Amino acid sequence: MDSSSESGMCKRARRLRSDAEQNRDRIVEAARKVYRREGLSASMAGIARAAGVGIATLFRRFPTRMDLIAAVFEDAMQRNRDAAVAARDAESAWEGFREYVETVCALQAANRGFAEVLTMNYGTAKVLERQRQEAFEAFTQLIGRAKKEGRLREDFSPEDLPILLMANAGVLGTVGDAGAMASKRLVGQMLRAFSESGSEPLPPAPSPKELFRGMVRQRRTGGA
Amino acid sequence: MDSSSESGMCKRARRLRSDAEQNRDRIVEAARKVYRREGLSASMAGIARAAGVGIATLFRRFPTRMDLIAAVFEDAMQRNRDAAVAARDAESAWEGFREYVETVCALQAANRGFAEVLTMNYGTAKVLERQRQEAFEAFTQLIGRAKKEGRLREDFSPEDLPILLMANAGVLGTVGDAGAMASKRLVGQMLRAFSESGSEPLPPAPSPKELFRGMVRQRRTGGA
DNA sequence: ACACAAGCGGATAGGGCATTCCACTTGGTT
DNA sequence: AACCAAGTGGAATGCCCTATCCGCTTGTGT
Repeated sequence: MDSSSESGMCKRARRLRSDAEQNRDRIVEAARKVYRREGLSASMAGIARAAGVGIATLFRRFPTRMDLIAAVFEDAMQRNRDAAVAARDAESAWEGFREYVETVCALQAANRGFAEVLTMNYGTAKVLERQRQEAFEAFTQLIGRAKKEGRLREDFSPEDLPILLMANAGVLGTVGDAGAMASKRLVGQMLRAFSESGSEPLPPAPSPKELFRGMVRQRRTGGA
Repeated sequence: MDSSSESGMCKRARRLRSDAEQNRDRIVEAARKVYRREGLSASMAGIARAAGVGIATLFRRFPTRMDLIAAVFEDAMQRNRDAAVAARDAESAWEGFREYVETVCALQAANRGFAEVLTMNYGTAKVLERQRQEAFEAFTQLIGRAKKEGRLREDFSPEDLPILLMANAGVLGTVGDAGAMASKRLVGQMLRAFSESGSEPLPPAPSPKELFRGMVRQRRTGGA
């Protein structure tokens, strides 16, 4: 309630009452599960239901949807940042690059919400934005190394990564079961395009049946 | 059944009353515009409003959303099919391949609804499904030619096209203004991966600012 | 000109969602 | 034990959507 200027940092002004703290955790946990499956457009009401708390409790703790998203994905974004930093310092720049790209895209495949968080610019969510920025900077340095190594094409641009992440999210969001397979295939193709030699191995393509069957169940468009 | 063989159009048992026909056209036109901008999840109510007809009129003419989508995109899908056939018969298979891929992806960029129609399997919409099938078959034949030419990699799979279309739709759906640019970049990278030589030229990458600014305005996730 | 089926659009039912409000409970401090 | 601010859940509000119903209007064949 009082937005008294506390400590500048975005910490919780007063410590929550123990039961409230517990509820908060339940909400975040429930949201984590729901977002993973349904993506970020999951309804607040549904999350409250899944958490077993009243809707008011959710809104009191997380006034905007972004507050909740930030709370849920802060640690995943941190892990992403750490992965980027580790890749930057990897022995072989190209191997670090390849593995980082594959890892991030696999994380997207495993978590629909995370896939969307990665391809979203939330000016409001300072934490997430900083983490993204840090990951991006580490990645940019990695690019320099990999080009010097002669394994990454000179015309690769840092922006190719977010583009790939958006593309990957698109594939994953469209195709259902075979999503991971289609995603791997896409990433394989892209890595080929990025590599100087172009000799990267390619994961197998999904069968037409898998692919097209997955395409059926679109989100809300499936009216009768 | 009815002896009225009338025009080539197979459907509509009885001819519509003239004013109804006009309304139908207005609806389809309005839907075309709305779908282009908003994608297939646009609301029926909104389309009726845009068309200046009552909701009931829309539902009477197009009982399900798919009926409307099919009516709107039938000709675009036909043009797509024709493009695929033309590519199949092109002098240079690789050039046909490249141009077809670029064309389809550019159409996606110009029309959000079409981007979604292309990456959707509507078992119910026979017309669209048949057109997709025909395009796909022509494309598959084209692949054979291009591989024989030695310009397309042997491990390219027909399923790589739908995957690319989904990926492209993902990029376009995420980024706003710079969508066309990011899309071109993606397609350029993919064509590189597809080509045996890997020497395809690459369109310029969008600037970080363009890219990230576009990422802001997500659909319904923009709460406060 | 007239009858009437075809067509029309507003009203309405029914549902989901975000968000606010409020009367009631409860943890923690004294 | 008693107090009360912090916390709670559910009801209420308001919006938008899909889908159907129904009394009125209009094109068209005779």
